[in-house]
Amino acid sequence: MSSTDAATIPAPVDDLRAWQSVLAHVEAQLLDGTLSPGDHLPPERTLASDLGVGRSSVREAVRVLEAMGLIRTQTGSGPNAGAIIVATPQGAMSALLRLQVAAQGFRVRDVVKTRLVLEAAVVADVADSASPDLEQSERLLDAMDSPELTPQEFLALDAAFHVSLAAASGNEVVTAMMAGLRSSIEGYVQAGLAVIDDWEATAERLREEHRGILGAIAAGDALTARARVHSHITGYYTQTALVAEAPPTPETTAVVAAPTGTGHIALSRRTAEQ
Amino acid sequence: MSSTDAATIPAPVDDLRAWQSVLAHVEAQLLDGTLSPGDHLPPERTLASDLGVGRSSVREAVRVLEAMGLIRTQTGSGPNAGAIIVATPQGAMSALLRLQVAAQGFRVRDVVKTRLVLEAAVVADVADSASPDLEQSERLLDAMDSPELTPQEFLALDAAFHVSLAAASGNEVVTAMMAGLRSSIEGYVQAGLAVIDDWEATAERLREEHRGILGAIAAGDALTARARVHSHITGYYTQTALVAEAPPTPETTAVVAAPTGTGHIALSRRTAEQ
DNA sequence: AGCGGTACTGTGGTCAGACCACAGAGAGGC
DNA sequence: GCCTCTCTGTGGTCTGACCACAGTACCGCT
Repeated sequence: MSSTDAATIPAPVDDLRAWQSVLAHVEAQLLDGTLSPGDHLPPERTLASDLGVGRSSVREAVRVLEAMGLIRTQTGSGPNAGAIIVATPQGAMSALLRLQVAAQGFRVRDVVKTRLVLEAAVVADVADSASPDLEQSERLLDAMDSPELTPQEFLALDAAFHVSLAAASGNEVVTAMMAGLRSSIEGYVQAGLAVIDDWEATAERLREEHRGILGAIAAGDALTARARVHSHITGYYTQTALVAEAPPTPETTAVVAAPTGTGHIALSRRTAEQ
Repeated sequence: MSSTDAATIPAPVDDLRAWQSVLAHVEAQLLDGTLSPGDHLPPERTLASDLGVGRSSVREAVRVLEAMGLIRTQTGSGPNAGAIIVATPQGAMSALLRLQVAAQGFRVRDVVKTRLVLEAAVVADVADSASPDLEQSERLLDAMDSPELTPQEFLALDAAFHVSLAAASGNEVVTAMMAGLRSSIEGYVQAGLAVIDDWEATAERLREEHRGILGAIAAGDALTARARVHSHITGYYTQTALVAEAPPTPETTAVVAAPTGTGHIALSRRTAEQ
């Protein structure tokens, strides 16, 4: 009509935004096997010229891929530089859930309920398995016996313990979800510390409950393991009355965005060696 | 030494990348309530100058937020333009799981097992609830009775039905995860069609199973609902032998990246009206 | 005075070019 | 032969520019 020049049609070949076309391109290559874990993405400049978009658009797509835990970027030169397909979902899942909780897309209550469902299934699954690998979980429990730990350190090990159970089940989807669910309510868990009168008693109770859970798993008693996990999780949240509460003090969380996810994995390993 | 100029230290105030600092800034504002759903993010240029970064870095962070389902961007002017906090997790969860499956970060077997766990818990939860809202689920089943449907349409309604059960539980976390899990294996489900001899018979069996699940829920029989869901889901995957199989034909999926997530929600609504 | 259209303005979307930091690779000197 | 030094390719960032778009405000006409 009057707005456009009406002479040159810019040929809208697809209704995708430029960066989305890059994302679709990469996803298609992942699906047909052109790209596999360990492979390098083409250099940004090459990708840009190949797809006929600007480098900034490529970078936006790369950024999304990085945030989704699909690639790892590294500056410099050599085999380790560039964007490499890694597919480490944990950090991405954590970031997604954490941001959604922050933006009130998810309620803490629902997060806890979901965690309950997943973890109960996990321990039952592990208990039923023939030869579960509980070494990591046991090491974490041993580490938690130290009386030197601050409540924050204790809770970090606690979180790692629960994730290690999921890892023992061998289900990476559940493991990633568990890690994400836990980290998304990290701030609320920490805030719950404030309302605990006798921390040492609480910690001791948690230690015993953990041992009880692991014991039931090792004994192959899935039902008991389920029940103990259920009461363990609901116990803490009932005690601290977190569910359906106001947000925690903002300063305690949101320190790092950490979308690559390697941080969380490294944390789990590191805490295990304490 | 020899590499750097060793005279000017560029003052590494934080080890975050520029776009990560933007992300952290937004997340902090989400947590302390400065930003809430419905609010507008500051304009990109303003955000850039306020945080002392380039606009491209702001855009990368915005892109991640959009991919995570936190914001919706709109060109133009007026109250609907700009970046608005929306917190719609479903599309983001779907994209994340789908990409991870594509990049072999998640095994299809684990996705199915996770779906099994979540959905069994969901139906038990809904069955135990006092007055479940199953209207949407029933409408979907009615729609699936139509003999006109192509297998693809049938499966789309099927997926919507399962998600609607999660929605009936009121747990948005599980709902988003269910939607994501399903969409991540969409290609494999479609590929399973190829090995089904008598599709009409299969469809009829699925219809009966769906009615059976919904009936058990309506009757408040959580245990039966659980068992029926379990056999329903394992049935299809056993029949099509999808689990632990090779990737599906690449062309059937990966059409759109669709990180905003509104597409999936719209799809659910749209299919319900068929 | 009322109405319609037009120009303006602010927003995201995209591109191009430039520069830096970085890390490996290879050439050069000892 | 070993060490050092430059060279090259990569991601990271910034700047500036332009476009498309959708309200908003203004202006002219009736």
